[in-house]
Amino acid sequence: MNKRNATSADVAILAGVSQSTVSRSFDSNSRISEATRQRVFAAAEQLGYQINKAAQTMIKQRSDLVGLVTAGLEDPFRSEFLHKLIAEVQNSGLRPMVMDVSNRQTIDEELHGLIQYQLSGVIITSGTPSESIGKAFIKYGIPVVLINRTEHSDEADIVNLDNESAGAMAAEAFMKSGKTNLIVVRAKTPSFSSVMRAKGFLNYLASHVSNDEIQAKEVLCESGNYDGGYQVAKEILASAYKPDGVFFCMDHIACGFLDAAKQLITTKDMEDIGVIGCDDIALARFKAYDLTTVRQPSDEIAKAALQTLLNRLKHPTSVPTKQAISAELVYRSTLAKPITN
Amino acid sequence: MNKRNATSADVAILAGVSQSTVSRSFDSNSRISEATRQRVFAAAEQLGYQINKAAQTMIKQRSDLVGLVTAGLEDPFRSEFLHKLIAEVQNSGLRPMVMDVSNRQTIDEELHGLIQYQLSGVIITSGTPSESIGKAFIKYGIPVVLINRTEHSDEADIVNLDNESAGAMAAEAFMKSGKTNLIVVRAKTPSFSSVMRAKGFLNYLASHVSNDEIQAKEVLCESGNYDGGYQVAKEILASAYKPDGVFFCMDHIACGFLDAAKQLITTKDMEDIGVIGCDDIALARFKAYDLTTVRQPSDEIAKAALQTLLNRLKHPTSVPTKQAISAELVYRSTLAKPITN
DNA sequence: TTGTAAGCGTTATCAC
DNA sequence: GTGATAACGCTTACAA
Repeated sequence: MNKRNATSADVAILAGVSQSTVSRSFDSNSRISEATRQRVFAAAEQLGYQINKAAQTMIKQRSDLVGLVTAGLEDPFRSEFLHKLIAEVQNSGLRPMVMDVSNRQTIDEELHGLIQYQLSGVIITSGTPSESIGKAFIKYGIPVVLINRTEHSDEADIVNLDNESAGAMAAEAFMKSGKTNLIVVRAKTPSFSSVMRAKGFLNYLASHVSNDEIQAKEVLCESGNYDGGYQVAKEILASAYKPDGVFFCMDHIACGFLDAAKQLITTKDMEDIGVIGCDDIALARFKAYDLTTVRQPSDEIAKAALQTLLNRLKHPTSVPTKQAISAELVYRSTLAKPITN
Repeated sequence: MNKRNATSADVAILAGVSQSTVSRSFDSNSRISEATRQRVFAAAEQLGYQINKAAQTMIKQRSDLVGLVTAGLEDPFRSEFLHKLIAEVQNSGLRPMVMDVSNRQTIDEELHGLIQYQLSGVIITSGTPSESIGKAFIKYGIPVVLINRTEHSDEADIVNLDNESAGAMAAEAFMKSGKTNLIVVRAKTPSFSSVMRAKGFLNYLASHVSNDEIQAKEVLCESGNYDGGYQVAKEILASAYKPDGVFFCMDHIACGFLDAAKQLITTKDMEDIGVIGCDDIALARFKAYDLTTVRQPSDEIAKAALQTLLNRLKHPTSVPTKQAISAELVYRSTLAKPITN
């Protein structure tokens, strides 16, 4: 193969210009005569020249690399969301560097590994364990965007789903459908998103509960996934408290519940129980579930996160922002849209 | 924040040694007195020093960055596989840089974007569009590992699932269960894996077919996903050819089929039809499907891919390798394990 | 508009 | 075992 990749110096010689002229030719902001630029491009093309990002990073003090810190990719929402983030990073002309911190043992080591690459920024998504993981980056002057996390950082930008409203939307939908015995299910291990969703759900209902208009209670399942929902179904359906509306803080849990319910009770009985999920993962749209859910607009959130990061790169010293993206109720067959006039 | 991150020169001053000694202290191969090394480490710790990878890359001519080129992350197998690859890359002390080339428009641009980062290697997974995408990297002296792709490259290492055997396993399982009217389903748009699986399936059956012992035919569905399976169910179940065994080249398609079947025919009738998927995605283990499938050992494949890459980095000029990883039949409820003696 | 030259922070090659 | 010193390939004043 090649002995050595072409450098700007090689291009300069071939084009008959100085090395710095080559460099300028690839910088759209530099004013350079169109003639020489074309000559440089031709030479570059001929040699297969590509800018060496390592050298560029050294001098510019930024790599255009964005760290995407995540965990628990077996969770379909997180996985789907990561893909959206990756796409957005690419669209912004940056490069994604994924770091999965599921393995708590090696977090520190991995973290420093990331810092060494002179990241332009880091996006930390929900599910990532340590609360203070962002601090480490900020300490090294790397901008941080937190997504759906509990921290009240005054140094990092924050993008959240409006989780409380999401929960309230589910509650409102049940009320509109005339449901009276409600349950909200979340995983035993608290996560920021789930806790806030459950809180929003119960808060919305609080006044109706004190009226004795309806009943509402919270149920915790073992794990925040399909199996958790599958297991909790027995508890919910066998108990004396007969729910007619169940809100799951994650779609995935709802799907497990629905599958278990099919075996535990008749289709007829199931029809009377409204089910709402949250997130709107791909699975929720499957015919097997066709789950009514509170959609988390992950495209929007990913876009917002990147826009936030780009703004910060432009204005490094501006005041950190905090935004909440609205959820949206999507009616499917597990809770029919009530007829309105 | 910090004005500037600490450099090895800063550490050198604080530790009272030369800059090169600092550098050596962080290289486990350099022989250095334990005393000075500890002194350097202490100083480094105090200053929060981290090696600057950009500078290191310049001199070492390698970045420890591995490009993961993929496409179609909405396909659950690809998505799950990418996560495994990411984990393996991290385990190897390297950093993953994901490139999603789903958007055909920008492939070339993106590709060059990757090359600029002086990647240590690139892993190209199935589903990636252009056949010659690996060539570009090889041209720049970047080692390439191809996974489950059709190319017969003599410059890149190749790791494949033994797709033909996978298909044969499904066929064998149907034969053992006494099934006689078989179908293999794959997506209309040919992909290397699917075509080979279907081929392996039909080849295994060929002799039995010419005996008139059994019948076997291939059916194409519109798309290689859940919806494709959902749609093709009508065609399969309504036709005069009554299958008692259907092999789907991807689990995802099988799941769509199963959901549609529940609405089209009785549970009783469905019991007579054996269904086998391929890949063993997370969904296949869901109670709703509990799909018998030919497992693609994605952990093993990811491990093999990385081991291959590491070997190549050690021995850049060795002859390219080609390995096939074996599949494994996993019995679940859509085709019961036949009783053997 | 273009060329010259000074870094950016490492590692590698020599001496000592 | 340790310290000078020369690269690595780029961007960016400063000069012309």
